Amino acid sequence: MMLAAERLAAISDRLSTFRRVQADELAREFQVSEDTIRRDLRELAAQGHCQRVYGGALATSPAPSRVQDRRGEATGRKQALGRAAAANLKKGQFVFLDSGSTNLALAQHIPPGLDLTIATHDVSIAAALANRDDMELIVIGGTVDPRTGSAMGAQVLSAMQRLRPDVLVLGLCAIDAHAGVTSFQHEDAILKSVLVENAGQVMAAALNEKLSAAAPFHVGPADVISTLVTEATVTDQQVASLRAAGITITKASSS
Amino acid sequence: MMLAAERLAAISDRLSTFRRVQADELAREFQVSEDTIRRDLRELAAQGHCQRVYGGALATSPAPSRVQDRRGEATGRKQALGRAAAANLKKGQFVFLDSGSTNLALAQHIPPGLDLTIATHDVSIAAALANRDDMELIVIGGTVDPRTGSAMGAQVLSAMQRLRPDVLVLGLCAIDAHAGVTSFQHEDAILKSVLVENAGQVMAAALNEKLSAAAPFHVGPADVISTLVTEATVTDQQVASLRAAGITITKASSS
DNA sequence: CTTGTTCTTGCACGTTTGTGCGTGTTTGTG
DNA sequence: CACAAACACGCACAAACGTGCAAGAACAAG
Repeated sequence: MMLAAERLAAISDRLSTFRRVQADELAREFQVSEDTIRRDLRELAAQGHCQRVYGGALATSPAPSRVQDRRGEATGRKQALGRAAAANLKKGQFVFLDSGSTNLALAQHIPPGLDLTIATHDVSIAAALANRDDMELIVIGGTVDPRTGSAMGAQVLSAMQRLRPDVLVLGLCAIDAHAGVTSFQHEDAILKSVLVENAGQVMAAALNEKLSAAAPFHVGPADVISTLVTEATVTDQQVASLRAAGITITKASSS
Repeated sequence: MMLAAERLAAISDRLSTFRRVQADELAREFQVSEDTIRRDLRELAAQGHCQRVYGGALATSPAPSRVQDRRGEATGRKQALGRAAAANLKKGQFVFLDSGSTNLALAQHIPPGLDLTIATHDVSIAAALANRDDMELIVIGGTVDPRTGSAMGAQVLSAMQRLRPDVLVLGLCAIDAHAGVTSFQHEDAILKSVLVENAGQVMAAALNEKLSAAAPFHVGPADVISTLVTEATVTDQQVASLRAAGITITKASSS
């Protein structure tokens, strides 16, 4: 017997390769009724993964190329985290998405119709959102660092200084109540600190292993983050120490 | 079986390349009655994508379909074209990749170790090259147009004016020996003409249906293109007329 | 183990949508 | 005007759809 979540993932997979699915075909293939398939498609459409049409559904996101590479690592966990973090975005906001695969997951889970303005210097995130016509997308140009897949350099810094987003979604390398927010790259740390300065509210999402961890380059104290989304499996101890530092913690649902 | 929404997208696709469709042809091609086709055309006309005329429909001026829709059609042909075009790049060159799905295919076929510097304003192309460490990638930032999936606007134009690439790979909407190079969007045409001015050599790759075709907005005379890569199945007549205009034609291998 | 809750699934029902066909009208052409 | 092609409109039918409901599985608490 196949789990419902597996079936959902399988349909999503077919969508990203074939760009279209048909309800009756899927029903035959997975040995369930068409009603169940339609429910699945409704679910996927609500998440923005596809567009429902009479007889089936069509894929919406046109750039699954790069994503598949990273699927090996902790995709399931990052998807859950991204979905939970995306739920915090509110209609009409100006949001800056910092680089990182967790933020890519977030971008893929932004529900339709929120009418956001999104800025980013991560090219994969930009590609994932490029065809959404329910938002305005601003990409920060510059020389792309192959390690992070995002534009970096003086040009980027200068462009960032001109932006004052309502919400900054920071890509976290490591966070610790005492060491604060830290990064593995010097320039990345500089960019992040500039972003933090200009942003209204700072949100971040972090896998368990990034909590109570530290990297060589300092971005700022832990409380630059106003809202932190963690996995459902985070320990009470970690939550407590970060709460004590003044951060609001939201757990992702355990699904 | 083809979904109704797919058929609608396919018709929209044909409209944006051929600028005209004929009801009876479409009925035969999609194996439906002419009534159904007429209903589809009525639908597209209501959305402003085309103008109905006796016998079929004509495309309305600035109505290029979104890249997302375009992807399905001619991928195999575009891959072959992209591979052939990529073979023309030489070690150490500074290359500008204009937007478009054909250029995306080219980007995916750039052989390793060429040590190129690549600039682009297309986010999908940027994403495809973001993790290559055998080249320098410069992305032009700005507001992303969901129809083309690339950054556009004054910021982009200004950044482009500062670049003087050795090779410009132009994304072609339509080229004709007499009408020259034309585009479906006004701003796109302006950007292209600026790119052409600053580039050393201009290369382009085009599917058969883009040859001897014209769009509303003028980019420049046909001979701004120095090298044109065509499909293996191109007619001798088309080759001759473009050669006469002073363009070097290279056919992709028929594989 | 039993009970209660929640979630998933399939089925029945009425509704909506897409399609083809027949009829009558309009359009283009000689 | 005559005539054929293209068209609009209404009708009928099947397929796809949404919704409410009940049966069953999974799970937590007692």
